[in-house]
Amino acid sequence: MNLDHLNLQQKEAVQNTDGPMMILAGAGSGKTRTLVTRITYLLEEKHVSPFQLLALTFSNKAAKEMRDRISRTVSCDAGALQVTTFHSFCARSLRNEAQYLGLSKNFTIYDTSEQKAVVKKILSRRGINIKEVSPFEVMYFIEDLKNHGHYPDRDISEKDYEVEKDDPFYDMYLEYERELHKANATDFGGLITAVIQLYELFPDVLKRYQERFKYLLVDEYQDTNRAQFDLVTKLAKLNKNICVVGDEDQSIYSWRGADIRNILDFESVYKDAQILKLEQNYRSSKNIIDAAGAVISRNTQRKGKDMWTDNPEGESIEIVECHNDKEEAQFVAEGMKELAAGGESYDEMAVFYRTNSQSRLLEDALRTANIPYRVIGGIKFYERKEIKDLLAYIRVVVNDKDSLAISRIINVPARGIGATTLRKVEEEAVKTESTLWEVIQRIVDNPEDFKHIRLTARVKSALSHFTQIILDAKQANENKDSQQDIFEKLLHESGYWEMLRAAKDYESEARMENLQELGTAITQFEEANEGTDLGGFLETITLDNSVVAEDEETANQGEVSLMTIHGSKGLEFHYVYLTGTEENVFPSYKSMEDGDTAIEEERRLFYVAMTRAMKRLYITFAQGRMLFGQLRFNGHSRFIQEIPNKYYMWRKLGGGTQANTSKDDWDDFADPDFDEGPVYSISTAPAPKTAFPKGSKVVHSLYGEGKILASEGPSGDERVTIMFKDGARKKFMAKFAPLTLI
DNA sequence: TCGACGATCGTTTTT
DNA sequence: CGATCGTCGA
Repeated sequence: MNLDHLNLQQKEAVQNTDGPMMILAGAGSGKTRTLVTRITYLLEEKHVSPFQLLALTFSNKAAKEMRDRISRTVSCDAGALQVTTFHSFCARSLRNEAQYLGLSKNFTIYDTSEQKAVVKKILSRRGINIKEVSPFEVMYFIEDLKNHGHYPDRDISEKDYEVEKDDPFYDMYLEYERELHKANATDFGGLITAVIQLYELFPDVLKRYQERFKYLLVDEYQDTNRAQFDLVTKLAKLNKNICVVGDEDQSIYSWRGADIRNILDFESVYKDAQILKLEQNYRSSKNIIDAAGAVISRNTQRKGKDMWTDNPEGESIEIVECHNDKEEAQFVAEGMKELAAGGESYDEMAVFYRTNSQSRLLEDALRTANIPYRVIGGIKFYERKEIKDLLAYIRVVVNDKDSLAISRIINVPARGIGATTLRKVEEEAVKTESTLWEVIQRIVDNPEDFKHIRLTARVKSALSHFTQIILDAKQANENKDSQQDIFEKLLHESGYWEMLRAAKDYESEARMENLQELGTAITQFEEANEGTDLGGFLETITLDNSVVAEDEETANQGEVSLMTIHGSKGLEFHYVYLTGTEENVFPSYKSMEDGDTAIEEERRLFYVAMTRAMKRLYITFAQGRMLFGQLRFNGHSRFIQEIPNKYYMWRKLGGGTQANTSKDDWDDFADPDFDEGPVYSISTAPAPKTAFPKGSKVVHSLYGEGKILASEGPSGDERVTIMFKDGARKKFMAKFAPLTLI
């Protein structure tokens, strides 16, 4: 097999197929090329069966890219090859092994908003006002447990995390898990932990998987959480052929559970691991690589790589100081116009920002300048109300235990089953330990048994109508009718379509279009996946929203791309504008409150942004910016400071004149070589952590003794949430409240 | 049951 | 500033 297209390290990464290996692949180092070649090598040179290979990634985007490139490279049949995300691998395993964990294989996967609904229900059941405890706090608590691989009753004596089982939230977690189980449902995190549970409780099942997958590969390793690490470690235990690929400098999802220890500790877990570094960059100019390298070298939480390149030195980075945010947007638009006039294509240009809300002004400026653009990210198709409603209908058809879905659509469109009726039915369900669906059916079949809950004839007939809609669709689904037909049937028989049509307003029309698009997506899915049913469609749509998202292939025809830096990971552009590089914006004010670890993550984000640029990089900031309805003067980002000034040109805009094209102004207050760290520190003081840390006990002169549940905001100005002995939860501004630590 | 009004509070987002 | 959420009144 010809490996001439690879450099030395890449070849090693391909040929050392056995035993544990970690590849630290820097930005633009030909990572995917290497991985694909490695897989090809395993199949064609080592004659490993595609059936024995498992490649896991974090995102669908990466899985898809790898799959596409493998199918173009590998000559033998790669059909049995599993290149997939952690979540869909787990979902598939769980459907196959559902009986072990008391699920049935048509289980539903709850997304964030459904999780929130469950949490809200639990809170209200306990009489806790959501102003005292935000559902998100509880969700975060639950998520955190799952990110660490926790499940109820797990033996954690040998695990590297701790669980406070007397935390009031833990009890809510248990209730949450019971609630999901009753609904034959799980959530994203639960997919992973359920498989861990499966492996831990049923060693023979684990053994089956271990024996099957002789070679494991994990891409986007820096984004994996502890649970995923646990999962892979278990799978790899028998054959030890595990190859992980990642870049600790591009780890930007730690706030979502990604654990950098997975990289930093790999060697201590796998003592004989080979560590390879891919340090040659094929993407960017030397100037950009060196500048980015200087910035990231300030991080302490890293293995350390020295990226280098054979590419030409290229142009200086341009740092552009704008008067305000509007001028910044205008500068971007004008610059792009000029580039285009010079023959450059718009799809080689991108604008990055830290937060989605910053796209507004940029969009305005581009629109005014008649520059075609597309915004990546933003509002998701599948989060739209009408889509969620119809999906809820489908969910009930697939899994009638999904009471959450029933209560969502039982009165949408309004059919006279109001809140009171729903409450009565729910109470009845709790009393008889049944699901909502069972109770509703019983009411419809034997109304005389339900005299005690006093339903009017009208309500009863409405319930009967509702069950008929669902039963018809269930029947059709069992008959293997086409999914498209079932969808159409639900859409019309439920009265949903008619409701929108009757409304005759602009918004309803848009909703109707979206529903048609959903119909198209179902048809497409059906054509692409023979032999699946509606359940298959539901799973795909929850685990991979890109099914219906704009068809990205066709979309990018000479348009400028706008996205958050998070959204830019894995992409590259000739011309990059990195905007809003101001303190409090980037790094975000939130990260500035959270201390060094958070700042290091922001720095990685800055590094990711820089290394997307191939030819030219503009870094812009505004002296003044409208933020939260107020004009703020934040000063430029500390990260600008961290770029040695030989790599950039400083430009100050103002009154339309380009007053200064040299870096002289800058030199007045910046150290020329930045050898000794930042010269002036804009940072908040080295974060003396809050005087009221989570978990500490306090006395309030009015309410008595309590425990700190949360503390947010900078020290001296923090707001604390306290749970008092009598069970009350209250929030205070710490500096005003009569609090004493004990 | 819906809509009007006011209070609140502001990252990043993938699965 | 502006989106979102909850409350309250008709």
